[in-house]
Amino acid sequence: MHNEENNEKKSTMNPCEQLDEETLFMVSQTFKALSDTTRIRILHLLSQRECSVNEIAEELSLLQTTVSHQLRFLKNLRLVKFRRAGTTLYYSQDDQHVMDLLQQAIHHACHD
Amino acid sequence: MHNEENNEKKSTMNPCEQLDEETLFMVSQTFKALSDTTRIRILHLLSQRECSVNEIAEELSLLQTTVSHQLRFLKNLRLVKFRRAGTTLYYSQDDQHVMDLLQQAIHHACHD
DNA sequence: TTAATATATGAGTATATATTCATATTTAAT
DNA sequence: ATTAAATATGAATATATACTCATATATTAA
Repeated sequence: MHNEENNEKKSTMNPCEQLDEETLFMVSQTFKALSDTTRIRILHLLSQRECSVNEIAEELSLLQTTVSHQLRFLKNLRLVKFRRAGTTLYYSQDDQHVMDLLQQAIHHACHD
Repeated sequence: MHNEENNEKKSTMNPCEQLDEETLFMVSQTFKALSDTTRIRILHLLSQRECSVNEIAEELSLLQTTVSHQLRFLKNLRLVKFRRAGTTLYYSQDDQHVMDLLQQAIHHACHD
């Protein structure tokens, strides 16, 4: 039996075994962002290309204000960023790691 | 510029570029499971070891009925399974892929 | 069969969330 | 300065969700 060694090695490789309050909250927030179909569609679109608010609304058949509200949500979590061009704001992804999580889940869902 | 080649390669590697209704729903459900702090704590515990309902409740300082309700949620999504031993039900993880998503998010949150 | 233990279930309540409508803000053009 | 276009914001509403209490079910032992 090598329990102590194993535990030691495991905790070296994965120092997140005990979930502190802060980590727990961050993780839940991240997944909450990915748990709504509207936000998933927006993020999935932004994973393919930069879009203005109106472009997102048209492409996904959503109201502009719905898109704006969700973009604010995603922006607060720093999952998206934007650049301004005149009165138009172009949004794009800003967290490759979270986009990877989304892509993995989509891939998994597609193949089951 | 190799855009066409890149696109072709990307769509070969990732055949899930357009999200159908069913995939979208599955993905949102999966992330919804991971978006609640109570469920995260339960899944995180079950990623380490098999536990009875009461063990989970004690370990996480939750009411038994709260744990039962959340386990039902997770069982419906086939994220956990259980075996019976007398009157005791031992729950364990049942979807390694989703556990990987959780572990990645925890790791990411811990290191930012 | 009765009692004890472990777990599940249903109803009620409180909170969170997504969407919509109305309107405000910002930028650029005339 | 006005106007138009793009986006953001706040309030209201409807729905979803998590938790708790009371109670039901299931398994085992006496």
